Amino acid sequence: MRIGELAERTGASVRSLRYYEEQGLLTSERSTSGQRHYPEEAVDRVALLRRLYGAGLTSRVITELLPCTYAPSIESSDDAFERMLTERAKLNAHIDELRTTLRALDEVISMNRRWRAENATDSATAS
Amino acid sequence: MRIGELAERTGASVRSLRYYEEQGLLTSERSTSGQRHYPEEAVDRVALLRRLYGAGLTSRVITELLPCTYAPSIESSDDAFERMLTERAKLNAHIDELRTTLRALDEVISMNRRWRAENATDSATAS
DNA sequence: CTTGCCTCTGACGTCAATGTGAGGTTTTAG
DNA sequence: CTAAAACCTCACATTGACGTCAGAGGCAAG
Repeated sequence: MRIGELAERTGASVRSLRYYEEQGLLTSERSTSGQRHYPEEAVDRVALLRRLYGAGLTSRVITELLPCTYAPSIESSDDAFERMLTERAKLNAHIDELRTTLRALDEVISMNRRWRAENATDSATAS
Repeated sequence: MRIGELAERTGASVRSLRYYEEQGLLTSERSTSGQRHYPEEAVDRVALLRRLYGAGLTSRVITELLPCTYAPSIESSDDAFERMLTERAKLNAHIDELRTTLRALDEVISMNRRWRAENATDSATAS
């Protein structure tokens, strides 16, 4: 498929797809005229990329993690494997952080809820 | 306390603290000479701000959410309350997304682990 | 062949949070 | 009193993942 279709099917913009390729995260075959063509799997690939981006991973980090899923090699594997575990741990920690934030937000919300209850005897009564 | 101490105690840079103030997220008393002075609570305040920033909320959104915790008013409250619930929901959804990403990453990791197991008969054997 | 849509490369624009530096004042330590 | 350290206000620079525009070519349909 061509880039437009891939964009439509993944929800990524055409610009983004070219950017991913530029970052070495996505490959494409080129037609003689230079147009990019992608296989079906590219859809999943892009989905994974978007997930990782969404998780706050940067292009550079993803670049260091994912090459091995395409062309595993002993050399790349050792480093990448370590990085993966590191990134997994970081992501896990981040999720915990977010849960803490969620609790903090809940607290703010319930503070506000209490305040509203106290002052809601009649909204027109407010100065 | 002055801005330097607040920075040190919160882990935020002096620049960031001034930025938070500029965004209306943090207030300070000024000495006659114009220097900022903060009360103890500012530490918690900044901690909360950093949490929300860390959760991906933007200044604008935080601005819309938090004023009511300082100076609650009927008018601000209604809107802000809605936004809070919305943001809470978004954060929750984001956490779910991240958990999915974590699973995806786990999958990549275990793929890699299997690959390593297969090809680890002897690392020197590799071409 | 031409009209219309898709694609190409390349380069500059954007946005948000923060870094950084200039140029000047204030506070603190000796 | 004086020098260092901290602070002040601009204001421009940076980074990352894109948006967007320009100028040019590719490709199916009428």
